[in-house]
Amino acid sequence: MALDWQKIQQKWQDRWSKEKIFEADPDKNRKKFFVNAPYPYVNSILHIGHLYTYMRAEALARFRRMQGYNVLFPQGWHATGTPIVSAAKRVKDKEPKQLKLLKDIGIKDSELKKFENPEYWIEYFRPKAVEDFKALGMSVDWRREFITTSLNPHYDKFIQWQFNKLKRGNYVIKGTFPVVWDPVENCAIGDHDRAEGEGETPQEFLLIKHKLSKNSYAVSATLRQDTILGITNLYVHPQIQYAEIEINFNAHPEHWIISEPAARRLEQQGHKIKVQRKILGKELIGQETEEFGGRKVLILPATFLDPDFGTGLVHSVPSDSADDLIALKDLQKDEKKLKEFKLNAEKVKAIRPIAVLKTQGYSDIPAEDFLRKYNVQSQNEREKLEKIKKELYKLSHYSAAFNHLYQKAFSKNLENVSVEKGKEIIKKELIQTGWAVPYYELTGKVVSRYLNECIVKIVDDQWFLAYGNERWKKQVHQALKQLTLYPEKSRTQFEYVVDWLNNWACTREAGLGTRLPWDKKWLIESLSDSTIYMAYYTIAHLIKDVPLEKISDALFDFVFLNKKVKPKVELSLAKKMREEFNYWYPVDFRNSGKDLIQNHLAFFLFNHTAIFPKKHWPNGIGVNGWVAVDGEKMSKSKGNVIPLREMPSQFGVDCARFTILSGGEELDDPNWDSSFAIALKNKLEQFYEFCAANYGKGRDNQLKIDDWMESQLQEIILKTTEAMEKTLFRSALQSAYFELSNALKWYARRTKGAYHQKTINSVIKTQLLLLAPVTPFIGEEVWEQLGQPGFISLAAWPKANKKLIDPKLDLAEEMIKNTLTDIEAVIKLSKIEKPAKIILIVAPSWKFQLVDKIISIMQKTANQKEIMDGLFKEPQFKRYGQEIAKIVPKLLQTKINTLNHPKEELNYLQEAKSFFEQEFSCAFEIITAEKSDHPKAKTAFPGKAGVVVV
RNA sequence: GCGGGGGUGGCAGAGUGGCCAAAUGCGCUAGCUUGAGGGGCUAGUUCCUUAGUGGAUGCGCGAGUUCGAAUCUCGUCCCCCGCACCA
Repeated sequence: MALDWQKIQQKWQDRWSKEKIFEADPDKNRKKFFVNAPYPYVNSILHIGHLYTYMRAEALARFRRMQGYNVLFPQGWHATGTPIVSAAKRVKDKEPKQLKLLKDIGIKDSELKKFENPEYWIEYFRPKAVEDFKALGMSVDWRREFITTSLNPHYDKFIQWQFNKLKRGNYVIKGTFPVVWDPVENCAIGDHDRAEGEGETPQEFLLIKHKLSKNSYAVSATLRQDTILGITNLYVHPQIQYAEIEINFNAHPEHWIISEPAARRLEQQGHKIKVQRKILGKELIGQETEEFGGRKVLILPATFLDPDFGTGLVHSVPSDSADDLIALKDLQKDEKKLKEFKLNAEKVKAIRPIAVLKTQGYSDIPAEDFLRKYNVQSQNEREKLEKIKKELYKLSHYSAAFNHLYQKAFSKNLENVSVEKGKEIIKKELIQTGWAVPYYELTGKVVSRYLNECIVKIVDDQWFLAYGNERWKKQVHQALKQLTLYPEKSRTQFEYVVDWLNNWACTREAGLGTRLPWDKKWLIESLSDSTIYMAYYTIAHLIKDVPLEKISDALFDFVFLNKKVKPKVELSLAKKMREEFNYWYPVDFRNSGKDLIQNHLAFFLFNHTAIFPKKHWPNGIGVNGWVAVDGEKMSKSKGNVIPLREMPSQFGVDCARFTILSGGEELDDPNWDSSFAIALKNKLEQFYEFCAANYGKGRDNQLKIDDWMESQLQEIILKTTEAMEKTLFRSALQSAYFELSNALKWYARRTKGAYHQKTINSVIKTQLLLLAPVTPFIGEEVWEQLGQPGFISLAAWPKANKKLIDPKLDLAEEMIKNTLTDIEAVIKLSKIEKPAKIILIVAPSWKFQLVDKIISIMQKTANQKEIMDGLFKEPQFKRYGQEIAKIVPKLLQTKINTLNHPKEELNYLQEAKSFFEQEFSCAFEIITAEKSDHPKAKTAFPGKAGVVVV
């Protein structure tokens, strides 16, 4: 009889919700446990990737609940940011790709128009997500559900309170920031708004000034300010139009010569400039400039320059740039060119590279080494030169140090300091002394989805969360120290991220969200409005009905910070909120994907330390990998993204929950295995039938095999519980389901289905309970059928009775299994098809003593020779030298279990006699070797009876 | 490039110095089950050889430490996550 899963799923969902068993209220008499996972962004329906993260929270929530904790597991939804807004715009523009995306998830043509409104997306997808969560049996307290952004004014107020707090603590600061910008649409362009150039970012260059005359400079752009003392000359393109511009620095106008596109970019990056005149590159050639440090160098011609890159003008460092070196060599050889540009040939030919860096394993002029290594003959061998450029950059950056020229050039002596460290110092000083100006360029071409080419724009009134603040970092390290990570091995990454994080631009101009309370033009960015909202869950159901005008910062101060202020709401309600918060906080387990360590989870810690006192800092964070489907990475293009809606009908909820959790553990990417899910369905149905057929039935007399089953059961309880505690759900399922099922299978075979009633009841109940956090539906259904009171969801987690664990019973069963295979082998060997009688001969007692002795020595050493020596110290064994030489290697190689005494071994075999008789349908006799004169008696070995077939 | 996590059989994954040809599950093969097409049970599933025993190879690749390495060290290749305003 197949199970009607749909019916069972619906039935228990309804009962849970009717009885409100997952609605959690403060209860001073019980320990609390607060579980949650980041709210998903509601721009589409939920899929299998979400399932894993939420299932980890859900399984732990149910486990803790069964352990007697008062568990709070709330869920909210995220709408902050731009994706929904831009997707809605795309619907309005009738973009085919976007329309298809919506149609693919079952939205009818007639409904499409509604999706032109961003709010409709939320209206539509939020209830869908709730439905899915409920269908999948998530034990969520739905009274506390909410959505973010100004669409939820109550939450809006909360976020504003948070930012006011941060501002007052100086955690929010103002600054400038480079963004990728669409100059036509006048807006920032994130990755999802690009037609071309995903992943390209603004890169910081330094503009280096080369003095032509008082107040007039030729300007180059560089990433390698470390080699500034090695400049030997400048290059300009003779045919390029350059511009002389006037640029203002704090009312000090300067004249710069740069390419025209570069001039435009400077303007976009917030500099005030005026173009004075245009100059052809040719006109500059032959002039001299004064460099940082006072040297004078020549301006020379080169044709490899690109006006669109940098300033269209470069300085040359032939010691550490192969391009520069080969260009110089080419020119020095080119008499025609020297003449054409009326250059002083002697002076040009006298230019030599200036060594500046000491590079491990290379000469003073590494560029020379590389030209030789790759056998570069001219500057036209672009491929080789590009390769050298990359290699050399890496080499200098990580394994070079500055030479003696850097002793006094800067305020610090940089001689022998590594380039990696010195580069920053040099940058700072060049900027301070006015020799350099920071400048941004995109790492590659970016085209917005409005088909405009993007630029770098410097936003100058951007608000930042000061994650770069050392004091703040220190606090977070402290918070990190006092929390548990699941798994602990993610700790290094957390520690690293906290140090690495820098100030985070936390506001933006477009999208959905909460307005910055003191600067209403800005919206709070999506990652920044989601850092301490777990606190909001504790009061979400209470604050929902409070009139907006009564909600003030004072209320939140009162509730969350215990401040002695007077909130506008009734005191009793405010106190109730405060009680909720103080009861549930801190967060005990927050679970999320490993990709969020670097931002969300780190922000979560940062903000908690900024807002709340230490006692409310998080207790635990869980991290997990990314779901793959049937061995393949999940992606829209592969079409292997399974929506959660399909789970209940296609696989059954319990199977889906089980399958996803057994897909993997820790930071590995879990694998969703569809064939596993399908196979599991049958197994669970079989389990269901087994329970119904066997519970409450069976014999009363207790046998050794029953003890064995009990012993196994207790061990499995211990193992499962331990794994659950560590959120190792895969391991937990492995022992609670597969290991226990296999033990049960053996038990069934050994007893021929005649179970001991007490034992089988205990096995069935325990397995149901151990699996209940993962398979609650079948759990409830069987629980009810067995006549158990209440919900299994609220039943007590099994406790192992350690007294029932007896390792000897394991050994005994091991022996029975060995004997079974031996008998089969011997029957096959003997060619007797239907044996009349089988004799089992238990080894003589001296062999037991011998094996005992060997095992005791093996505990101290695994060395064969030492074991032998140890044995021969005792004369009683010495006479068995030959035997021992055979046994020891066997014991070392194969696991031979023994019981302590031949009498015990005999007893176990005696008790299994009827089992053997039934297995082989023939008579059995079991005797000790001492009483037998059969030649096989000699081969009998502890743990392995001699077998004779008649 | 940087930081973190990984690379084990047809597949998913256990195993972190000897009991390892390697748990468990999936898949596959055979036998049984008087029962119909995703059912159950039992056995097998690297190669060579045998009636069982046995032998060889083997845990990304290369080297090393050790009596002994999937496990420790070094080098090297590959995969996943993140590297920022994007949820």
